[in-house]
This record gives sequence, structure tokens and C-alpha cells, in this order.
Amino acid sequence: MTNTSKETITLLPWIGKTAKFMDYYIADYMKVQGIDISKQQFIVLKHLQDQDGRKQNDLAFITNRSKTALTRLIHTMEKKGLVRRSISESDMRINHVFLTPFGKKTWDDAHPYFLKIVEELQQGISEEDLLIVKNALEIIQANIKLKTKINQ
Amino acid sequence: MTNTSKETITLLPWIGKTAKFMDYYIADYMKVQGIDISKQQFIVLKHLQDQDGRKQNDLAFITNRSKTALTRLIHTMEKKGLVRRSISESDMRINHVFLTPFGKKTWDDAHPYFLKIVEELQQGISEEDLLIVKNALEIIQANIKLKTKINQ
DNA sequence: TTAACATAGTTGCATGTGCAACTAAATTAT
DNA sequence: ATAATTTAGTTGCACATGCAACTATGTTAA
Repeated sequence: MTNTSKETITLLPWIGKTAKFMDYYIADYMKVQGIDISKQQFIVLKHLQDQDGRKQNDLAFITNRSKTALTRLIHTMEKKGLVRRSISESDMRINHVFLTPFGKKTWDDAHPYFLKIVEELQQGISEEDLLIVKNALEIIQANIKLKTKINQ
Repeated sequence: MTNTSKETITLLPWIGKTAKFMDYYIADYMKVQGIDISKQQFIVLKHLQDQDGRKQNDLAFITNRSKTALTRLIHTMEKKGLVRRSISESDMRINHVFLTPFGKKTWDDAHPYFLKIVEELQQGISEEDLLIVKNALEIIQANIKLKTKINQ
């Protein structure tokens, strides 16, 4: 029934492009709302909101970033007053990252908008299809992990 | 039937994460193959392959990038010898961008790998579902364009 | 024809990203 | 206990990106 003799769909460019558009939209949206925060910074705030004082390395891991990227992301956020670093007492190599009151406030301000964006942008897609898309993306991620494992 | 009382799926984080993983995978893959090219550079090569000598501005438009980003992308690619700039004779403001022989060769080398990656990573997703995902991503992109238009 | 405007591209500044090399600290092995 | 190794985080270098301000060129209007 679906074999209407079209060539196979190549999904990857679509995913990349959609992600790009989403990022633009989020950046614009936050700017319009007067909230000075990037998507990446929001993600860090979210994880600190879940559990404050996380280690930099843990944040890198759960956000799928290099420790380099995390170092500089936290640096930027510290400059802006969103978070503060605190060296662990038991292990001086470790930085714990904490939300500042301003970071907490920024998260409280930004969070509803992010929820709204998420809802807005997937309007017109049925629940069934949302699930199919999510499953498909999970398969792609699993394929990547599998292939990555094989190649190393 | 789908109302199995689960909360609504929020797709956006999945899309962003998958795109990120894809980018990592592509970068690794090309590195392993000994091809020194980024996904962004590949996209430019692709559009020049379709039609050589495009204007910088057109490349920015069709690749959904700012003219700033295009300027520097082309600069990097020029440094690497992948493309060359040529000022238009009829309008001195315009740069036409051309593939070099090395750029052509790099595209020829890289292209099959990209096709392979695309195929590999969507393995295990049915044709029907690929179509549903593509349609869903199109809806999201349309929503973004719609909202962006409204807000400006 | 000259002034106002529009367009193409570049540059400064800021953010985000990764790899490789590095420092400092902690752990393990000899 | 001292050396070798591992771990957490930083820094240099390179790339990618956007906005705002800018230059140079071209077009339109007065």
C-alpha cells in the first residue's frame, strides 16, 4: 500500500534541518520574551533543577557534551550569574555546580515558554504519529550507538 | 485507543538529541575514512555539485544559514582548497562560488559514505514509519515558519 | 544628477563545540 | 612509600554560528 514506487525516504537531512529550525525558533522566542538564555544553558539549568550541585563531568555525560564544552558552558553561565562552581571537599579535582537564585529565577521564567514551544511546534501531529516518530528517533540513536561501538 | 492515559510525548528534545548524535557520528565516520570535511562543508559541496558557481547569498538561503555563517564557511573551504570565489562581472558585490577539482574529488569521495550513513542509521524503521516521520518533521517546520511569520 | 535606499558580503563580538595536550589531584601497583 | 596510572577539569587551536555594524556597490527617487 505504501509501495507507491517512490524511492526510499532519507530521513537524516530532515532531522538536522528541523533541529536547526527549532534552535532558531527557541533563540528568537527567548529573545522576544527578554530572557537571555540559550537552549544549551536551559538544558543545564534543567538538570540542576532536578538535582543541584551536580559534578561538571556528570553534567557533561547527561547532556551528551564533551567536558571541554561543559567547562565553557559553565564558564559562560557563571559570568551571567546563572550558576556557581564549588570545589568538592572530598576530592579537589571535582567541581560541583549550583544554581544561583538568579539561575533559579531564570529557569522559572523560561520553563513555561519552553513547554509552550514544545506544544506549539508539534501541533497537528496525532498522538499515534508522535509515538511513531519518537520510536523512530530511538531506533536511529540505537543504531548510532551500535555502530559507534563496533567501530572502536 | 491511543489514550492509554500516558502523558503527551514531547518530541523536540528527541529531535535535537538525535541530530546531535548524527552529527557526532558523521564527524567520526569521515575522520575514520580520512576525509577532512564537516557536514556543513558537505552540504555546500552538494549544492555546488547540483549547480556550480552559485552566489554566496543563494547558498546561505538554500542551506538556511546567515550570510555571516556562509562567509566564514566558504572562507574555511577556500583555505582547504575545496572551493574558490569569483566576483561577478555584472555586479561586483556578488561572489560566485565554484568547486575546485579537489572539491569535486572530495565530494566524490565523501558522497557514498554519506549515503551509506543515511541508510545505516535508519535501518529497522519501516517505509511507512519513515514517511510518517518525514511528514511529522514537515509539520514541525511548517509550524515554525507560521509562528515566526506571526511574531514579526 | 545627486541623494536616498537596497543589496552582497565582511568584520567585531559573543556563544557553542571537539580534539589533543596539559595540570593537578587521587588511586593503584610495585 | 614511591612510581605509574587514572580522573576532573582547563587551555590552545580549529570550526561553526548569529547579530549588529560596517563597506562597497548598485538601484531608485527626487
